[in-house]
Amino acid sequence: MTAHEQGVRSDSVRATADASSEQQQSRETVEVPAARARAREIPEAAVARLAVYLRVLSGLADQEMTTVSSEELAAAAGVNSAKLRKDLSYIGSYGTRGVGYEVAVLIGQIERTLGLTRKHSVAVVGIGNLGHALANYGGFPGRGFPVSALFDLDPDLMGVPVGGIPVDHIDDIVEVCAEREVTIGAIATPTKGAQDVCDRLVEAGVRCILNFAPVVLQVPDEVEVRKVDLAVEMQILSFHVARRGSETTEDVDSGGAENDTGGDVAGSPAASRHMSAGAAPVDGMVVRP
Amino acid sequence: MTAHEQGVRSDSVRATADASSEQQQSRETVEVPAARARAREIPEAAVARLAVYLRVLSGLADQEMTTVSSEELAAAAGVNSAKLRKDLSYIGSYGTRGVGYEVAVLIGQIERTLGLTRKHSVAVVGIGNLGHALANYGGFPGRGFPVSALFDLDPDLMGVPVGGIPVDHIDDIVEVCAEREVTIGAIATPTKGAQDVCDRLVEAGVRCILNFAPVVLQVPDEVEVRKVDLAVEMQILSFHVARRGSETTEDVDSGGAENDTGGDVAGSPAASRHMSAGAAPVDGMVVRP
DNA sequence: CCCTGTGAAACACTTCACAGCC
DNA sequence: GGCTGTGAAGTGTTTCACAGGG
Repeated sequence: MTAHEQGVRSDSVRATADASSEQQQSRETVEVPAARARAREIPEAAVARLAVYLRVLSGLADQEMTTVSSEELAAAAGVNSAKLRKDLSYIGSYGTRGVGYEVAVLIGQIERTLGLTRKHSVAVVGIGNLGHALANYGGFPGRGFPVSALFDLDPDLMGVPVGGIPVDHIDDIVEVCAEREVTIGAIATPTKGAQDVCDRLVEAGVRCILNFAPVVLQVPDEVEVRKVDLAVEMQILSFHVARRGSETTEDVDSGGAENDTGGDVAGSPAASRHMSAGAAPVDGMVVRP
Repeated sequence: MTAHEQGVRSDSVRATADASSEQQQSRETVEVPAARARAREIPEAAVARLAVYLRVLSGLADQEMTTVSSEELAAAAGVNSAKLRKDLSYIGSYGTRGVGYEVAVLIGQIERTLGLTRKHSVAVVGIGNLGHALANYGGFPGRGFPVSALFDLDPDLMGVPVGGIPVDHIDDIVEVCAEREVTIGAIATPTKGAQDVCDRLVEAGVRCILNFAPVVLQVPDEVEVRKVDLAVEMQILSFHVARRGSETTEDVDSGGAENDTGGDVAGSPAASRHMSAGAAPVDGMVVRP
């Protein structure tokens, strides 16, 4: 799922929004030689699971377990064993037939594959509730991702240490990030400031962005963006609930007009306090016309 | 990859019976046209994107835009137009050839499909930094997902209003959730308490869970779990950085993997790949209760 | 023409099932 | 016998490209 896909034009700067420059290739099959050439590629889906296996393995290591079978590891990770073996096969053959895998070896190999042998300094932009949570996340469950810079707009926060690191002003993103060699930027600002922050991070040389703001960021091709969108997650859950209710064919029209829409007035007015850059809000979503 | 396979194994038995990879479809009516036959099935991947389209559409509506073409909407959502049209076709034909889609109509149809015409009360468990962020999300994404219950273990928090709602004790999850008709539970507790909290939510009748704790929850088949794991997201980013840096991996022999990661398929110029099967998963984060 | 809707082809990911080694 | 590693089959998703309505 999720979903990610940020297509974009690489115009150095944002926006343009449309610029629909789709180029259609015309007739004749175009052919994509690429297909097979993809030799040693690890499927994107497998990469995501490797990270999960790593965490499970760390837990096993803590329990002094030294070896584990694909069946056990798979159960703990919530996937089926064939898939797990296939995933592990992408990084090499480190198991022993008839026995299983050595926990320590597997941990080392997965870390190497994921590039965790290297340190990745993280910068968090937008120190609201979510930003605080990120900053305090501290080292992280698998060490390797120290948060080394925090940014916000609120003058009252400047210099204030959060999770041990003083907050800097957003205007200093470029220099501070360059100086501290930040490689990953986490955007936890409100929607409106996200693209601007993103542009600055890119300008500072950050090529990996974790975006919590509910907006599709426009970035150059060399920048990798992963989005974490709570509203989307909830809506997906909503879809499944709805579907479950009427498993019987014939959906259309789930029931008269059950609308309650109007209600909700209460919403939560108080909500937006002055947290300069609050957590990533999610908007969008309206209720029937 | 949604979290479908979380938890419980259920196969383990099977094998011979139908395993006969043979074509069992023989003519005869009924049976196994499964894949195809399943009428109104909307691909999981498409559901995740519909939520994104919905948000973009809301933004267009706010700008008083009344119609939009697949090209425009696709660009704004970061996907290619063919995919967008295909996605929309799963929910019906609401466009006008030669013109485009009417924003208001599309919004209504997507909301209906995602089951947003119904209200989903959310319960947040674990009121640490993340829990606060979730509670303050305000009415949440716009409206539609009101947070109606908060839980924690800390005695000092009992009764304290966060985002307008008083915190209750975790021991009261079952009764409070049942009473307030909670349909979605968000677990923002530390790892160790997550499974227990999950069990209580399930006991309370909650069938949709959004899990922020870095642990694989075990749940009955009828419960849908989506995981948001920050560590996993960061590790995926790390993988891409590593890969980018040295196109030449030295691991187990590398062949000439050739090619940059970016390039990607011909066809559309912009648009990066990415998207594993699941939607955007995300990760964990622990906050203390 | 412009733009949607969609079958069909291409590609990606998952599952099966079994050969091979301990 | 138990378990890994992997070709091959199966299933899901994306892209192509074009029919057809306005």
